[in-house]
Order: sequence, then C-alpha cells, then structure tokens
Amino acid sequence: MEKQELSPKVLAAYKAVAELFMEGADLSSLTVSEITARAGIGKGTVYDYFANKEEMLAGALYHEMDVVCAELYKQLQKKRNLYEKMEQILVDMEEHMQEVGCAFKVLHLLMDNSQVSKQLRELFRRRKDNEIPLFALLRELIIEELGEDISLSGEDITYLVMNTVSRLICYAMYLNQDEAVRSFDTKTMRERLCRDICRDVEENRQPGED
Amino acid sequence: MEKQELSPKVLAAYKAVAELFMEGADLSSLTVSEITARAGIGKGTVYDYFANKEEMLAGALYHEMDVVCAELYKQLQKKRNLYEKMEQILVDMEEHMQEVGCAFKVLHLLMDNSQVSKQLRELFRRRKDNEIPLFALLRELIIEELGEDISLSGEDITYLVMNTVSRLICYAMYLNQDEAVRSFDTKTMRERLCRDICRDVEENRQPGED
Amino acid sequence: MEKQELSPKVLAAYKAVAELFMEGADLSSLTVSEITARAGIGKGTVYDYFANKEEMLAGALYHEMDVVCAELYKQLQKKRNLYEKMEQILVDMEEHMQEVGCAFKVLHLLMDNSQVSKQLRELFRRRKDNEIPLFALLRELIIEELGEDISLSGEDITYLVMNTVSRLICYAMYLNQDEAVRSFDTKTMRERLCRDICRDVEENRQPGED
Amino acid sequence: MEKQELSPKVLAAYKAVAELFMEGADLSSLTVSEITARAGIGKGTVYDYFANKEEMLAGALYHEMDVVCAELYKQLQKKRNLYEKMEQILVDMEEHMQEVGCAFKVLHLLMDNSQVSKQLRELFRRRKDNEIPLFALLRELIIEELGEDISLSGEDITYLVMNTVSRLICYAMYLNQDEAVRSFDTKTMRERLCRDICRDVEENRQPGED
DNA sequence: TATGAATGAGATTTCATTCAT
DNA sequence: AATGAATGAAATCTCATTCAT
Repeated sequence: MEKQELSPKVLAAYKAVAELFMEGADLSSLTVSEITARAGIGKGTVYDYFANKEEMLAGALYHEMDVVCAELYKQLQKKRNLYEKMEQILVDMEEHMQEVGCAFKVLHLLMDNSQVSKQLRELFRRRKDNEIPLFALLRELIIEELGEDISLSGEDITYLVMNTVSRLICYAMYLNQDEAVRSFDTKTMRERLCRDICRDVEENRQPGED
Repeated sequence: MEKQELSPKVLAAYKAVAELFMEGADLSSLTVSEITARAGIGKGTVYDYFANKEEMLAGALYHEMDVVCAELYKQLQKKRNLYEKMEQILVDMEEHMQEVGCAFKVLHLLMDNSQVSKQLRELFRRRKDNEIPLFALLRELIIEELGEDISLSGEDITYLVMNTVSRLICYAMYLNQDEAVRSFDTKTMRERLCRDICRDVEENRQPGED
Repeated sequence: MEKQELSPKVLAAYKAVAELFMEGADLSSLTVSEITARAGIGKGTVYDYFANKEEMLAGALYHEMDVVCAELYKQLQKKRNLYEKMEQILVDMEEHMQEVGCAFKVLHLLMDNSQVSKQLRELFRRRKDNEIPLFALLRELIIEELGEDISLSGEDITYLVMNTVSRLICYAMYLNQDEAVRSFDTKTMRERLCRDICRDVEENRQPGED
Repeated sequence: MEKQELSPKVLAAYKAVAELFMEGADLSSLTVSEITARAGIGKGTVYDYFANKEEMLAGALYHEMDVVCAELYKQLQKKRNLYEKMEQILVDMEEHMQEVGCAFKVLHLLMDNSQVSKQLRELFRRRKDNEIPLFALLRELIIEELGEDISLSGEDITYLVMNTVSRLICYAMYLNQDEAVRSFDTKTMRERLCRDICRDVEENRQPGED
C-alpha cells in the first residue's frame, strides 16, 4: 500500500526512532546522535536521505503508523465483532503501550505546534485519501460491523469514527494517570468504553433496516 | 483557592508564557530570553524563583489552567442548562482557540514525555483533590445538571466526565482539521456533540426515576 | 576618527584575529574556537556581538586596517620627504610584514569572493569618504609632498595614488618570492621603487612651475 | 610545453574548477561534490588522481593559467606594439573578466596563505624556469618590444615585468570597485596605464643604442 | 578504473544557566 | 532582589575521504 523501496539505512533509522519513541523518549529532546547510534549507521547518513532531523522524525513516525495500523488491522480480522475488536485494541493499548500506543502517540503529536508535527501533517496531507491510517482503520471496522449494504451517509460514518477515536484517546489519558488515582479498575473501564462505542455505532444503523 | 502571593515578576513571566503558548508557540523551542523579553523582566530573575526553565513553564501552565477554568466556570453560570453550557464551551474553543483552547493544549501536554509535562503532572499530583481543573469543572457542571440529590456513584460521574472530555477532544480534533476537508459544518458538529453529551448524562440519571 | 566604544570582549576578539592573521593564518580556515581561545573569551560571546563568524572577521580586519594606517601615518610624520616616507613603508613591509603587511593583506582580501571579503567591502562602502584607509594615507602623503597650493586635479591625484599602490604591490610581490630566486637585493629594489614613485609624483607637479 | 597525457577525467575536473572559479566561486567554499557534479565524474575519481582536494584545485588552476596565457600570447601576436598589446589585455580584463581575469585571480591566489596557494606555489617552483606563465608572457612581450639585440640586464627586465604586473593588478583593483565610485572613466584609465607601462619600458632601452 | 553511499571528525551556532554588579 | 553579559556544553549539519562493488 506504500512505497516499498526504502533503503536499509533509512529503515534502520526509522526503526531506531520508533523504538526510542515507544520506549518513552521525548521527541523534541531526541538527538541525531542517539538515533544513528541506535540504528547502527553514521550520523551523516541521515542527511543523505533527509533534509533535516525533523524530516527524518516525521518520516519515521509516518511510516511507523502505517506499519502498526496494517498489522493491527490484520490481527483484528480474527475477532468476530466490533466489541471484541475494540476490546482487543484497548487491551493492546494497555499491555504493550508500545505498538498500538505508538499510533496514538503519533495521533497526539499531530496536534502539536512542533516542527515535526508540521512535517508529519504535510505527509498525511499528501496521501491520496488524505486520511490518517488510524482513522482509516476504524472507519473500516465500523463499516464491516454495519455491513456493506448500509445506507449510512459518509458524514455519519466520519462522526462515528471521530467519536471512536476520541474515546480511545480518553482511554489513553486514563492509562496515563497514576494507577493509584484511577477510579475504575481497568477491566470495568474497558467494558464501558466498548459498550458505548458499540452502542453509538448501533444507534446509527439504518432504523428502517431493523 | 490557590497561593495568592505570587511575586509580580513571576506573574509577568506566567503571563508571557501563557501569551506565547496561546499564540501557538512550540513549548520545546521557547527560550528563556523570549519569555523574559516578553515579560519585561531580566533573564536571571527567572532563576530567583524557579530551579530551571521547565519548572517555570510548568508553573505558568498550571497557573494558567487554574485561571482559565475558574473564569470559564464563572461565565458558564450564566447559562441555564448543560446543553447551553457545553455549547458555550465549544463556541469558545472555536472562537478563541486561545482561552479555552489553552486548557486543552495543557491537557494535551500532560500526555507528553517532555520534562515540562513531567513537572506539570507533578504539580497536579500535589493538589488536594488531585484533579485537573478542566475535569473538575466538567464534574461540577454535570453534578449541577443532575441535581444535588443524585444517587449516582463517584465512578459513574467520573465516567461521565471522561465521556464528556472525549466529546470535547472530538471537537478539538474536528477543529484541527483543514476547513476544506471537514465533513460537517461547525454548527452541526456542535449540535451533535452537545446532544450526545446531554443524552449520556440524562441516561445516567437516577435509575429509580425511570 | 572611528567609534571608540568597542566592548573589551570585542577588542579582545579583534586583537586575536589580527594576531592570527599577521602570523600567517589562512582566514578561511580560522575557527571561532581558535580565535576565542586566543582572545581569552567564551566561544558564545562572539555571537553576542556579531551575527556570524564572517561579520566578526570583517569587523576585526576593518578595525585593524584603521588602526595600522593611523599609527603608520603618525610615524611617517617624522620623515622629511616622500622618498623617506616611502622607504619607511617598504622597510616596514619587510621587517614586520606584520603591521604594514597586514594592511596589504586586507587590501588583497578585498578582491576575494569570500564571504568575509563581501562583508568587508560593505563596511568600507559605508564610510563617509568611502575610501580604504591605505589609499587615504597615500593620498595624504602625496598631497603633503606637492604642497597645499597644487592645482592638480582630483583625478590626477587619484591616479598617482594608484600608481603608488601598484609600486607597493610590486614590492609585496617581490618579498613574496623565495629569497633564493630574487633578482635584486632588497635594498636596490627599495631604492628603485622609491625613486620611481617620487619621480612620478614630481612629474605631475604644476607644469607652469617648471 | 606541458605534460600532454592528462586523463579525460582529470581534464573534466580541471574544466569544472576553471568554470566555477571564473563564475566567481569562492575557492575555499568550493566542494568536491560541486566540482565532480559539474565535471560529470564520480566523486571518488578525484582521489584516483589527486591526494586531496587542494592538490586538485592547485592542479586545475596551474593548468588553467598555462592554457590562458598560451592562448593570450597567440592573440597578442596580432597586435603591432606593446601599447596595443597592453590595451588588449586591459580590454580583455574588463570585458571578460573571465579569461584573462582568471590568470589574475590565480596570481592573486598565489599570495594567500591557504593550502591551495601553498600547493600552487609548489607547482610553479618545480617548473624548469620557475616562472609564473603570466610573468613569462609579459617578459616575452617586453623583450619583443625592445628587440632581440638589447643589452638590458636580466634584472632590469625582471623589474620591468614586475612593474607591469603590478600595474595590471592595480587595474584589476580599479575594476573591482563599484562603478559609482571610480574617479576615471575606464578608457582614460586604460590609456594612462598603457602610456606609463610603455614609457617605463622605453626608459630602460639602452641609452647608447638610441 | 570508476563510482557514490557511507562515514565521522569537526565546524558553527544556540541557549540554559551563572554570577558580578 | 534584579540584571544581563558571559559562558561553554551540546546540538545540528557539512563535506573530505574511504572503500565495497
């Protein structure tokens, strides 16, 4: 679905950025030295492929989100319904904040005013469908749930997607809190969220179809 | 409700940070010089009050969020019901992404891995109620709507707060899009969100009342 | 004759540049570290006073040429006539390629395409009389020799100045050769040049006076 | 008169350097990439023929000066006397600062302290006659003017050559000024210079021969 | 022989922080 | 208490040079 011909050096850099990012590094204090050391490539090599550090970071995160979402989508196909798929996403977010969490961190980053954020938005803007992979993924899941024959308008589906994304973000915020101060145990929280997401989707099912 | 005895120099610094932040400055590339120049104070003065730059930034944003939320709360008292209050918040977010938007930016910042974010989380952790003002504000609004005599559990209210936050985040995401690609016009979006927030709250009203 | 209020840090930097330059350093491979180490100031200090390295170098050389020419002019007043003054200049050029030589190196630099050269030309362009100090010095010497009452046109004097400069360049070229291959001994060379310079000046004395 | 067996790759590099140099590039900020890109050869190829960048630059300029002077000499043979030849040189310097100008730029470079200058001086030192082509050219012109049977000493001719070179350098300096501040129109300047150069040569003609 | 991807030393420049005033 | 000149650590980025192909 994407350009396949990424040089091994670029891939090494991307991998290093993704790793560091998932390990909790702060993007704005990540240095080129750190990244290239981790990637096992020369410091100057980065500048053979990118105009500057920010371009590399944006490229890495763009690529990472694509990869993570594609992988996630594949795994979610094993689940039977939206509830289970959402549950899986939430469990993933909790267990390995790494993989799925990374997609959310990138989503978060997109609302920054940092230089990396600007470059990243530019990358997404250039896509044919102009849609962030995470959004595209959720759109897909919702459509699958409603069935191909739904007559729901594009606007309504977009609203459902945004609604779902924002609930997931909320869950990320919840996970981000100290465990000590959480009012809910995580399982309860997950159940309520999945229930509400599914309810919102069901409500939008064509009334006449029922 | 807060320490009142803030030195005028500190207040000047806080004000400068808040202004720059609201004008869209990227926190991680904000310099002490920029801030003190804007504040009209000496560069060294900052270090008479704060251990380092990050502490100052965190202090400024912490303070700003308090002030903004207190002000917002006061203004919302003029509205008659939750729907109108929420509508007001959403309108504020659009019109002056500045003031209310600032609170969301801080909320956003809280999920970072930056040094400022860590210090800011620490500040909130030290609060007596350990609650972020924006959340406290929404909790207040919901309780007011449901009436004092509700028998809703704390958990339920917390969930309603999160649910509301997620709707607001949804709106922030919507506003963050290029106008060209938005599926809805802003007014429709606002109405849907307010409607859904109120419905979710109403659904949680005393079960026995049903 | 010039701005007197140069900060001691700036003066230290200027002095270091002048020293290194006179010791034969290549301007384009001179580093900020070398300069500030020699000047005994911090590396960053340079950037409190100059926008970049080139601006500092140009400033230093501009200042140095002024100082050297002023000093040279003072010393030449002790000599009785043009011949002796020229001889003194040539001896200076040989003995301390340092002081007078520096002025010639700057003159030379002015014909470069380097960034420093551009900045330096800009500095000279901003002068009120728009004249390079070395040229101004020679003009002065020639006018003194011819007496105040000369009716020589400005163009004629300018041509005499250039003629003199070319003789001095000739000597610089001579000194620049390996001693082994010089056709003349230095003293003979000096005498020829001084003789020719004076002859050219005398020839331009009022024709009617003859 | 020179090594003929220059590899086509080397010639391409030389040509590229000469072009860039004549277009006004600053030697010290010229990169190997720029040169090889212009030459249409691989970056590594340079190091099959030269020990380092400086050696290549020096080689290119050395070669260029030879070529330019040989070409210039050929063209000057069409002129009848020294005055016309000098005039031609001066006109060339003005019109296409490129070709003849290049020889002067190299001459200028020879008085630098840069690495390239050192290597270039070394190259000239290894010549059988140890003479810079431009000097040799002028020596030839002067001897032609004075006639083969002159009994002028080598020293006297060398002095005349240096005198001529320095006048030409002076003209280059004059051309290098902003047109706005030149005291003379170019034609007048040229005439005076040619007149004085010829006069200086004539004066040295054997008096007894007259 | 020729290439150009890769390297990393080293340059410029920024900016948080200190401290004499 | 307040200042801002001075510092130097550390970051980004360049580019001469190497070397596997």
